[in-house]
Amino acid sequence: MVKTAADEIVQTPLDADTETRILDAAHAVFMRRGTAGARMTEIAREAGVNHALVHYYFRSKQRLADAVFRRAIGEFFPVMIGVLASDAPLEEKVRRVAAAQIDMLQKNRYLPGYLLAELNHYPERAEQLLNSMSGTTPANLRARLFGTLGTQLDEAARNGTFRAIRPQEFVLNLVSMVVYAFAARPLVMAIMGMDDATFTAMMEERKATIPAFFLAALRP
Amino acid sequence: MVKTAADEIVQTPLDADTETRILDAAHAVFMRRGTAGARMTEIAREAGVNHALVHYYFRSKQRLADAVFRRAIGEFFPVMIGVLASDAPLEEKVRRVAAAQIDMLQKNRYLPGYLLAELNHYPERAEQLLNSMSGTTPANLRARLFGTLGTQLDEAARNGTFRAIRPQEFVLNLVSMVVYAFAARPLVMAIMGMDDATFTAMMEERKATIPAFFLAALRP
DNA sequence: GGTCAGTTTAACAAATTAGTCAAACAGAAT
DNA sequence: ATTCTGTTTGACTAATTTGTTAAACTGACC
Repeated sequence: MVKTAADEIVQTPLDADTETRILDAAHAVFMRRGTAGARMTEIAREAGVNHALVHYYFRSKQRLADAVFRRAIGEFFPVMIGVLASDAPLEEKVRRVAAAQIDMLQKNRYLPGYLLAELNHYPERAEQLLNSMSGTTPANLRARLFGTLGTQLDEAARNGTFRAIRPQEFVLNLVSMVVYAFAARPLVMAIMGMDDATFTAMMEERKATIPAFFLAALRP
Repeated sequence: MVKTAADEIVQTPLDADTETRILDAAHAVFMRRGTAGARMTEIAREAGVNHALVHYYFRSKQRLADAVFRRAIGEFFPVMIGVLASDAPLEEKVRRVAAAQIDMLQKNRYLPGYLLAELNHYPERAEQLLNSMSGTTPANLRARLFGTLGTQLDEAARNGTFRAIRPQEFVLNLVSMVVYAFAARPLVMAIMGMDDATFTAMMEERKATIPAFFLAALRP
């Protein structure tokens, strides 16, 4: 009943709270198909309930889509922000962001594709995202993301331990290298002739090779 | 007539070939909304024609979507492949890929988001993509992408002019840094507090900073 | 002027899909 | 046992959306 197709993964147990089961099913369906491509009936089927029940709990597709979007944000950003805002030394930040983010994305393969697609199709959500993120203001968030990091980078540049780089570029380059392969996963797999296992293995390797590459670029 | 909404850009002149006008309109709409979110009527409106005419020329939404997808592939890959497969020295390849790709993406801001979303929602298209790309076989394409480049990298590593790196990682890291910012454009703009002009300026800068960063990482 | 092929349109049909609602149901409290 | 509340369902509606078709139009050619 929860299992909807031969290759579908069984998700939330049937005895779990119905609302949770529906949200989990919605999460899975929205991730794979995107908001526009998702069908309320498919979500109901995947949750093992009548589709009227989905409306009973979430009223409209829009509300359900919002709930899923918020959840997706909550999975993607907090860890990374926490690491970057911490007092850990720069090398450790790089290694920890790469490892934590890759671990998370190995378990949520559709997350980057889903988030990027949603943001491209409904760019106004980018603002909503900023506000709903860790409950602070956008300005505050920027401070957390780039403040400490910027200070560390300034100091390192003065000491001559790191080549100068703006914190924005630092974060953008690092996130690019970590996230892009997952966002473009079907493309990367096809071009390199990989199967799922090979891709997973490559990304495990990249937990080490990305930080090595990245830190090498910042040698003075 | 072609202009459909206040903030819409006028596209193809009304006296252009009707089929071309429809394909251009479809291109624009599919890019912004994705295949699932696009409406045949919106395409017709944007092309300034009756929506039956869209079916007259392209039969079904699926066929039109395929035509647009093929066109998008044709815009995205050929230049990059050409540069990477060429005999230019490594440093020049890096600089030329970055510059050419960023130039192209500045003019097609929705392209990466569209392609990544389509590939995530319909992963089977990745195969189609490989085959329809430059008319060669996947194996042949891999050879063009990684063959010459691999030889150059091997030699450079032996000479001690470059740190050793596999051609696959070389390409993946480079493409990540170039493309990701465009794919995540609404997110990047929101987090960094940028407007369109600032984003464009940053990407112009990155034509130089990405190659610098990238080549610095490969110093021995 | 007439006709002929290709183009364009208005009107229509068919299917899909979000959302509603009254009735059935289940379990707890009285 | 009865009632009551929150849950679940089947049947329905309304709107949207893809696709079709016959007729109208247009310009080239005779």
